[in-house]
Amino acid sequence: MNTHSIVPGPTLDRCEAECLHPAQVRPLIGRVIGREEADRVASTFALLADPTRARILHALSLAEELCVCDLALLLGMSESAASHQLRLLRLNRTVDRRKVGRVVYYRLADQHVRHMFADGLRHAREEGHTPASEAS
Amino acid sequence: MNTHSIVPGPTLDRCEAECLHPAQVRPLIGRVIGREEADRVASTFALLADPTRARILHALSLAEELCVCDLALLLGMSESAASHQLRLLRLNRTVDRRKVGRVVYYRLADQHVRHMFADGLRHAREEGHTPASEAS
DNA sequence: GGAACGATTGAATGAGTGTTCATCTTTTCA
DNA sequence: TGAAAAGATGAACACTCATTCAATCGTTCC
Repeated sequence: MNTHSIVPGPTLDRCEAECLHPAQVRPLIGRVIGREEADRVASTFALLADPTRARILHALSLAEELCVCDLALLLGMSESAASHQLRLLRLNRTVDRRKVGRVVYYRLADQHVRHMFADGLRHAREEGHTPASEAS
Repeated sequence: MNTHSIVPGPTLDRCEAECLHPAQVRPLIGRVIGREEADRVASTFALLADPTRARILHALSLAEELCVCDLALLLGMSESAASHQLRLLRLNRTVDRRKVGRVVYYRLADQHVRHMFADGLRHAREEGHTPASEAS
């Protein structure tokens, strides 16, 4: 079967009929995460997959609490851009905010994300990480 | 200082002059990850921030080794789309491939990514995860 | 040799998104 | 009361990127 087709979902029948290795694939049917769960996982990682948000989260993991003004100055970005990203992080319950007068202080709300970010940073630092050039 | 400005990099002078809380910000200058490193971290997470790649990586973490044909059937996607994503993962040294005749077998190459993916999956499963609705 | 097949690749399309600019809200202070 | 500041927000723009479609490469089998 070449290139593209209708691409229906996997069934045991289709597996037996079309798989190159039915014995390998059969036990996997129904065990691989579905599209909805994959969307949630991807959204989780997408929060960390932007350089600006990564720097914001790193700064907040170092400082415990920062206002938008100081955060923007520290990262060398506009307050507008910072506010937009902080809003996104806030809607995903990754940061919390505390208003004092006209100043708004942000802090990390999610220890899970803190942990995941630390993992990603360690990973990025360990490898030589040369995204280009062939391997095989 | 309102909204947007030239947004130069942070310096001790600018911190003292313009920060709302210089004492908070001063010790952070130079400690927050820079733009290049943030790019690398973001790229690392971006690999996992796509539902299709997430499902591919999950399938490979369950199966140890799969050919493109079976993988596409198992995930209900076209072989072309699978091949495109596998190429991206390969260039980032996340998967390895092994050619046998005209069949190409892919497997996870990076235990780090396997670990990070497991974390993200756990995170996405634990929380109620309602990305919408206000908090504050 | 030629047909069938697994896999790859390039161009094109469409959706998603990060930043900028302008505007607006809220609070503070003179 | 009015101006200035901190922050938020919406529209617009540019850019990235995942998928599709079509074509191609390399291998196997008749």
